[in-house]
Amino acid sequence: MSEASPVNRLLRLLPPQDLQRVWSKLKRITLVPKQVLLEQDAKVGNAFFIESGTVSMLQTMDDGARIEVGLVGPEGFVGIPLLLGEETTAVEGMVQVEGEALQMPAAAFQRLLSELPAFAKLLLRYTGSFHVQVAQTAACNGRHQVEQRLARWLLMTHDRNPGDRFTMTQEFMSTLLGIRRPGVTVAIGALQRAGLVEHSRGAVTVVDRAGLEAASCECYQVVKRRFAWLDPVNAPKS
Amino acid sequence: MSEASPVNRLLRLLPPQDLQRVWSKLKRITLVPKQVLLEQDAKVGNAFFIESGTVSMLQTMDDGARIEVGLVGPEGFVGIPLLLGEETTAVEGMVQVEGEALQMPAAAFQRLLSELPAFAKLLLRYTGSFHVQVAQTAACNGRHQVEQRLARWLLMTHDRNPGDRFTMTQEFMSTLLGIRRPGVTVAIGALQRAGLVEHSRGAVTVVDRAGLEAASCECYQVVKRRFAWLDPVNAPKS
DNA sequence: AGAGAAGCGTACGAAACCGTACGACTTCAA
DNA sequence: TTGAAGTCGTACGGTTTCGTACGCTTCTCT
Repeated sequence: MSEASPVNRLLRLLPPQDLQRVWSKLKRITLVPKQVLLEQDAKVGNAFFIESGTVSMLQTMDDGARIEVGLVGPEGFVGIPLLLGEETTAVEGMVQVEGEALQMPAAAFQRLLSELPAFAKLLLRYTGSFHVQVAQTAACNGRHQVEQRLARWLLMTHDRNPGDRFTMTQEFMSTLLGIRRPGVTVAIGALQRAGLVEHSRGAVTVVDRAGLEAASCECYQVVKRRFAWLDPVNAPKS
Repeated sequence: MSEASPVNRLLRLLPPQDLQRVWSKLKRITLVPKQVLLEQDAKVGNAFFIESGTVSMLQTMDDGARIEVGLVGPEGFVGIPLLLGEETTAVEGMVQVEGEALQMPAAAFQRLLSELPAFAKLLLRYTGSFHVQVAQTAACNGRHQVEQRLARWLLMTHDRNPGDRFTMTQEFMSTLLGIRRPGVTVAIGALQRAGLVEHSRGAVTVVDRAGLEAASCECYQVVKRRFAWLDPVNAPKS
């Protein structure tokens, strides 16, 4: 890993000299589905800049129920608690779609934050956008229906991953959305009948992206706009 | 306002010399219920350190529906977007319970942030705790029932305000919880029958705080623990 | 090839919550 | 004093979602 050529949007937005310093502390790792990057109520040992794939930020309830409160892909990083000066995290970070990440130990991360103002500023801005995503999810969970929320979730995943087909069981999706598994069957069936997606055992394929956007709630667009400053200029998906 | 003697927890945790510098830029204002401190999608002109009363952070949907995603009282401040380097806010800040705040113009706020590391560090840590509150609300809205959520909300309000009686219509509470107004009537009626609260026209009174905690979901405790570092040592309520 | 596990489709009653409407009571201003 | 507006209790049918169960298909392992 001698040459600094990240895919991650945050790293790409760093001034070149800063990137070199950051790069020297990064180690490339593979992200395997269901792998836990951030363990709930545990010390945060590393920050992760996502290169490909996606990571779900989850809240776990006392009864063991889980629900996704945010989603991180190559536009962002996992490790906000480190940035904000918290030792432990209340939110779990679990790999949702396989990929790669660049990992940095907490100590190096915090040192670089204090030495490179542009680095800190960038990550803080991302934190602001992510915060909006979580807030919108709170509102969405309270007011919108399963089918809309599923459509939104598929779009968010589609934005962060190449291709249109995602390996993913209904059981897994139901956990992230905080609903019953048969609820996913019904909702995804409705989307398929409308010609927006296709699904088979253990996978979903986005067929009609524009239609999916129409079927989702406004929450998708609201959050997307908040992340627009991170978009590659010449790579609007779809 | 010559002597620096704030009630606000964040300001009280500042080193004395920093507090003096911060204090000189603060102006005391009155908070009137329904007053908007942060307008959605508008520039953030000021930061507000709450001295008394509470402010609700709200998300507004396209159909005009609103729902609360976070709550700020004398333990915190309003203006996280300024801290994170965002120009506009996606979340509205509206006064929920009357009180006072110390207001600081955005420019002064940002200058002090860069000049006083302890100030910035403190506010970042608060941001982390608040972020957990929003994430927990997202999970709570997705999985918990109205009665539990109402109990939780009453407890959060109780924590942040003196006394046990809060002037507040059911209509207003229904907006914050994102439910129908009659839904509040029913839920609050159940809590009253259980002897946990009493309510009359335009007001609710907390009667049995411990009982209310038992009736609320775990979300209350989870968030409270995250804010424990801000608590006055000798003032645990009830 | 066969057995077991995983994943999915479907069904059914129950519960939660919605949208809406209406009447009663209180408060407030004319 | 009287009307109007605000607030609350209650009711009703309808919708969404739940919890659960069952059976089918596909995959995996031996």
